[in-house]
Amino acid sequence: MDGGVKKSGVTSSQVARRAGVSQSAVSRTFTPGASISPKTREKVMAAAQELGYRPNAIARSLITNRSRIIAVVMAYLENLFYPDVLEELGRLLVKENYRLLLFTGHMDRDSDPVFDQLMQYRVDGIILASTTLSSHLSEECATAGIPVVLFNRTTERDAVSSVTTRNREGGRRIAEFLIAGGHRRFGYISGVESSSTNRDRFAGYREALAEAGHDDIVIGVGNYDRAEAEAAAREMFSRPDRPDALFVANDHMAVAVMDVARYEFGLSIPNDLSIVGYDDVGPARWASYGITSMSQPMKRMVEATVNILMGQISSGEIEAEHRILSGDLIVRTSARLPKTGVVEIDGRRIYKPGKS
Amino acid sequence: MDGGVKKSGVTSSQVARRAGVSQSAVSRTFTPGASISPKTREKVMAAAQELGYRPNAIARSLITNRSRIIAVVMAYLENLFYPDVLEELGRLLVKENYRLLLFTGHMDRDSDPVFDQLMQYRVDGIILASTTLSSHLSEECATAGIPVVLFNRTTERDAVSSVTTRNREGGRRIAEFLIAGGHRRFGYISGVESSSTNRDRFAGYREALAEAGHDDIVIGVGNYDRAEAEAAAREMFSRPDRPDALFVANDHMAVAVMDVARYEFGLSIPNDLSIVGYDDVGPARWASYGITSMSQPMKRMVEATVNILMGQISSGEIEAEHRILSGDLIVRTSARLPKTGVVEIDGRRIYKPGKS
DNA sequence: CTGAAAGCGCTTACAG
DNA sequence: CTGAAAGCGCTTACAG
Repeated sequence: MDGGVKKSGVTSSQVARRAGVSQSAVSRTFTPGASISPKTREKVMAAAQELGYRPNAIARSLITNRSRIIAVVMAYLENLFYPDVLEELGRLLVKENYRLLLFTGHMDRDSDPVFDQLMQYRVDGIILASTTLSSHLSEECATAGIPVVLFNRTTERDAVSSVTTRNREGGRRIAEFLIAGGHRRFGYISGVESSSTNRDRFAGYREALAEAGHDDIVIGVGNYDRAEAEAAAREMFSRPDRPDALFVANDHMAVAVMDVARYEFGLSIPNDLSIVGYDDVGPARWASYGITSMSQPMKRMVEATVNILMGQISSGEIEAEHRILSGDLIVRTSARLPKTGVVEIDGRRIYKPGKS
Repeated sequence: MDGGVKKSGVTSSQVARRAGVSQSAVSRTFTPGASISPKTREKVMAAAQELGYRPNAIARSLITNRSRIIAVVMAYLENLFYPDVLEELGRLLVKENYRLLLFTGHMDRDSDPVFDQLMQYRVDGIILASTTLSSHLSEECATAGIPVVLFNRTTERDAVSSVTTRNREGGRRIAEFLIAGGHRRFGYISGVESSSTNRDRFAGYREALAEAGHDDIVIGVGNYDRAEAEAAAREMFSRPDRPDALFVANDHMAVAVMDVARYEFGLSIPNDLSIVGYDDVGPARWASYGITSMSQPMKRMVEATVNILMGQISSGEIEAEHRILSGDLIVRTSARLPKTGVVEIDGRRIYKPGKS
């Protein structure tokens, strides 16, 4: 099926011949830190320029056993949080002289074809965003000496490195905020129920509500998906005991839920219903939404991810590392305000209970 | 700086020894269509399984002169149109057994470092979305036998393949729609002024307006950027001759412009101002916006792109090909309706002048 | 600093 | 169908 002929490009031997030096000299010229005299280098560079030579990264990888490629697996890109992450990852990886091989879709089952491809390309590291690895696959990576970092997700056994934020505290903070705002009936629209982010956010929310004597939470399942969140919202808003305070597990869904509330049920936000989201992603900030949201410090999360990877690649030590960052509850207009605790810092309004 | 040791993985020779066959036999087992007896294959497969062998794609590339990697360059991902494209590209490329190497950022200048990397990895094809290549660089690709496809953009000289939609007709259609809607003062917020999409959309819009006797168009520059579009909108809405019909060059900006109109200027849409966008991307469909927009058939565009690439890779013929698709003017609530011409097809409302 | 040589892990004529 | 051998384009001891 591949009948075509790709011209095979200029090689180091051709450059060597042209420059009147050995092939090794050409190689050294393009290897930072290699021992080469200025004069030889100059001859080589001239010949390379004339011929349009570029070292073949594939051949280099074969020798060095380093591809300088990082695989990034993202389950989906509809949620703008992830494109933002991807762009930042690209920026940082390029700075470290690494390339980014992108896979979309999940990696849940064992012996996934996507996983096979990662291994075949001998990637130097793997970043998994919004998805996790089976314990079997992560073991295989460890055996192969390939560092893996989970982004915005963890596994129970802590066996694989991860970068997350304090989701449980975030859930608590949201509950405290809504309680302080004088709400009485609390609702939750969940993400993917088995995900660590969802479990932690909900656990914190429920705990703090329970401590304040609120044991009944109206729950809908959104699976981090717009359509499912909308369906869950419709059902929830049709109930006689419709909540007046609703925590939606991320902004991607919160935006959709807000539209359902306003345009399908005619609810006034935040008068009839307060909505709080998570991530502080683009649309949450748009004037039409103004969603009060727990932020995740995306740039610092990406930085930590690249950091862990680079550290493990250069040290060869693959020990699970867990970086846990903190966000803030960014206060906008989608939820009723408590009397105290909202402060302004650097032009952003933030909820810090105990302060006023 | 790379002190680490990556275990070098199981090789075909190791599998061969274990299976009691030659290394060639192992290779043939993993080469579809190669001549190998079922018995040998079975022995090899068993040994491979035990050892956890996976063919080294890097080594294979070196021989076959095919990396099975396609480079995708996307200038930015903030506009959800592009993440959508990326996800669809990933789906299609994986189906063709290709990998996707992602680069974000522009490729405008000659001898770009990003371009160097593409060449060093000997990618089999390049897709450029929302950015173009200098003529010098595209020549170099042609020389190297690497097919390039511009996605949603063209160059003047037609020298490099492209997939676009009829942007000029789209601009015309929008003008016709707004004229038929009885508007009197027309505005335009542009994309990147040098881009072919922007030029074509505006050219069609202006032509059709001129034909109807409307020669004055109030123009703002948005550069396909939210913040710039907002600034342009503010200036435009402050003018005494504020338009009552506004074409914003894509939905990504239209959403922002709409928020400025409603929340900063208290304009009622579409009563005070009609807004039409382009792309028919996610947020345009959200209830808070409901933007009337020229659609671009994203999936078919991606399909055409992959198609061109696969054709050129397998034939070895790199002749510029241009696929031009059509979209529809999807009618929602952000613009006043004409008396006739809006029809409903498959549950979507579309403007087809001449029909009712 | 430099060159000759070995070798990375494969594919692919070639001969049997 | 099978194996021995050459070779893809590099890096990297090794010896000078």
